[in-house]
Amino acid sequence: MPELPEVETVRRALASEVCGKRVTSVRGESVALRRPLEVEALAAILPGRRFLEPRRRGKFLLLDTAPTGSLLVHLGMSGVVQIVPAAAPLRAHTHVILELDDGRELRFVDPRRFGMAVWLEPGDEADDSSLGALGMEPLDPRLSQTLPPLIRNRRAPIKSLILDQHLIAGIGNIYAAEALWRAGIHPRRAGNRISVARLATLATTIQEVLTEAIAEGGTTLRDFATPDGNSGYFAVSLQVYGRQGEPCQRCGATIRGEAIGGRTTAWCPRCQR
DNA sequence: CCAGTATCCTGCAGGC
DNA sequence: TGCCTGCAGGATACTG
Repeated sequence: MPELPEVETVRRALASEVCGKRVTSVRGESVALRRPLEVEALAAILPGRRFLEPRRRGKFLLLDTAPTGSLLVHLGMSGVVQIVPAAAPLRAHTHVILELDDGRELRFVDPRRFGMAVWLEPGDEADDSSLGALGMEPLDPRLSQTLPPLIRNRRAPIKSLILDQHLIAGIGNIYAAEALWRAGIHPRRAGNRISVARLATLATTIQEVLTEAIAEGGTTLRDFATPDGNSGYFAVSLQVYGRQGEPCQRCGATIRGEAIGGRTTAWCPRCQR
């Protein structure tokens, strides 16, 4: 479900809703998520801690607390963080519930269980296997300089390369397709067959599409919602993602769709080369 | 090291 | 209507 703009939308909502709140208790059921969810361990650590301003790294959320430590959250494909009154009905696949001192609860819901919620001690963050391997933040102003050399010596399709979180952290299937359409680059084009100038253009379109999507609160296709239950509105701005068979908004050609690297990909066969 | 594929899991849309 | 198949916003283990 969530890519950088959706995760950033969640981060901002949590910044205003749970910043300063204290955890009073933890309940749930340990299940096999991407990393095992250990409710008992969280119940031993979190009560009494206060949430600080949350951070985002790529598609990861870091819910920092005082005393120092962080709950590392990834939403996977179907993860949702809810902030709801304690009396709110329980959604299916709610795995862990943090009761807060304002009468509300922070709930982690994840039907497909590709997400995670694990505790990080202050020292754990630097050498965490996921966080440590992440590439640059795509909104970094130096992206147009740093991206080309990472791509120019690779033969894989550019679409697969910009989805690789070790190179750039935060782009997913929707925004990869959108950024490539804006840049006029064919998603199957090999990285080493794209000029530095065109890669700099791609860096710019990546930043534009992510920034616009954040401003719209992300993209809601099926079930993405902010912690207070709202939808994102960027779906109406999508130019190619999910538009296979429809006309390109730029040139009128029919948008194509095929799997690249196992992920469905849409592009315009006329204006993407 | 790199590129490509399989896999984890549930829900839901579409075809028959 | 019900059953079956395939696909879904992701990350990673594995294969050649």
